Amino acid sequence: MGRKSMKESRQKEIIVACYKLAKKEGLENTSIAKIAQSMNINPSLIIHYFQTREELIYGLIDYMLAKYKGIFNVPKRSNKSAREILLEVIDHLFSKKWNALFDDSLFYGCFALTFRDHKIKIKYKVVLDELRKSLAELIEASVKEGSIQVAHPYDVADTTFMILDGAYFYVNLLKDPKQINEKLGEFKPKVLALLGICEPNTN
Amino acid sequence: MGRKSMKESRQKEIIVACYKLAKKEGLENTSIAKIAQSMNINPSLIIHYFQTREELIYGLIDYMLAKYKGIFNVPKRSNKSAREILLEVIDHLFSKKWNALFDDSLFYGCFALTFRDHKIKIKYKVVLDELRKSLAELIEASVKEGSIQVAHPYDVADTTFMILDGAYFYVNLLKDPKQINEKLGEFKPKVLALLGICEPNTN
DNA sequence: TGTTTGATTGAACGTTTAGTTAATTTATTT
DNA sequence: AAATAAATTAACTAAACGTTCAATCAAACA
Repeated sequence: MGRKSMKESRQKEIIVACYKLAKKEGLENTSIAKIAQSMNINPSLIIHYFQTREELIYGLIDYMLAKYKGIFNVPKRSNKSAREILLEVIDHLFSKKWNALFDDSLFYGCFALTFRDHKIKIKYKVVLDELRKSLAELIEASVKEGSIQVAHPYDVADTTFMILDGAYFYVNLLKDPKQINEKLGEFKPKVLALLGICEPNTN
Repeated sequence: MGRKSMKESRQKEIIVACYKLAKKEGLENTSIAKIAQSMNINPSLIIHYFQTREELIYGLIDYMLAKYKGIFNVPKRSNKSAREILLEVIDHLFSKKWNALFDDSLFYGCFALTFRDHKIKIKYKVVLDELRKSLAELIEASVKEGSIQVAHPYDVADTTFMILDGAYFYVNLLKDPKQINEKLGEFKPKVLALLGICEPNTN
């Protein structure tokens, strides 16, 4: 008896509002009061669903990292070869397409928290490792298929993400989207070389 | 006439105190009042030397980035060959030795600000480019010396820092110093390979 | 010595912060 | 219709925030 709980859905709504605000104004300028204002609800309601601000931030990070994992998801058609899928994924990783979907500012803002919050550090570590593993599995599938030859798939996946993370780190400091794409384009061939592929079609 | 200005030296003292505090507590928890408290001075004095908190942060970033540039400075003896110096620098870059000197937490914390503050973005960009240029010049010197063969020194320097930045990004999520050194050790040979060097002495 | 100028302080400003508590509204069940 | 439990709000607190202002103190020079 009594009223039905809206906890999960309401928490999600609050996190989404928090995400939007933090993306625009920065994490340090995103207060409970401001989130409440943007939703036209009472600040106390946010405290009601997340007991503390800290808990809300954890929720925000989970939400953000889930989005981040999405950089790996490319529409897969079952009739495609493993190699085709692999190349599509790499193409996707080195494009700024998913930039609209995902916000780097928040990603780095929360990353800074990993140094003082062990829970957050683990969250990041888990996601980064998952991504490496996913890519490694994609490489393995291509190897089994016989379409590429790679001795240590996980190593290649690891190196790929090192280059990728390093490249995006730098590229975020460029203002011109054209420059960004150029720079990213420079590094894609280096990753393909790791896979023993010498440029497919550069267009 | 009148009293001598202590502006420069006092500003420096305040920035150093700010740096220490931000390193320990995080940038978002570093207030003017707390800095003043740590120095046993009045908060107003900090405002006196930096008109606003924003100005203080700019000072902090300049100071921090100057330290960051220090990762490149390895004691150079004039009797060493260009190749020897180059290898020492790379060794230094891939060691965590300079971690005591420099704090990553603050580096990433301030990096997050680049997304909303163009001045800060430029500060970072300039330093990253300077480091790439310095490494490129070191490579060029070795090429001229005839001790290594590299077609495009700047490209190699650029790629080196991509790998380095990507590696440190990941490595910061590891807790065990041993693991950190292992991981970094994995990537040093890859950079040396770019220089056409196949492991000098791994010990 | 008196004047000038910067160093430094202390008190107060209004605003914002995260969080508490108590009351009220709303939906659901018996 | 009464009971119940969760949703939501209103009012509030205490602390912290960056900043302002006026006053005082200390050094340098005329």
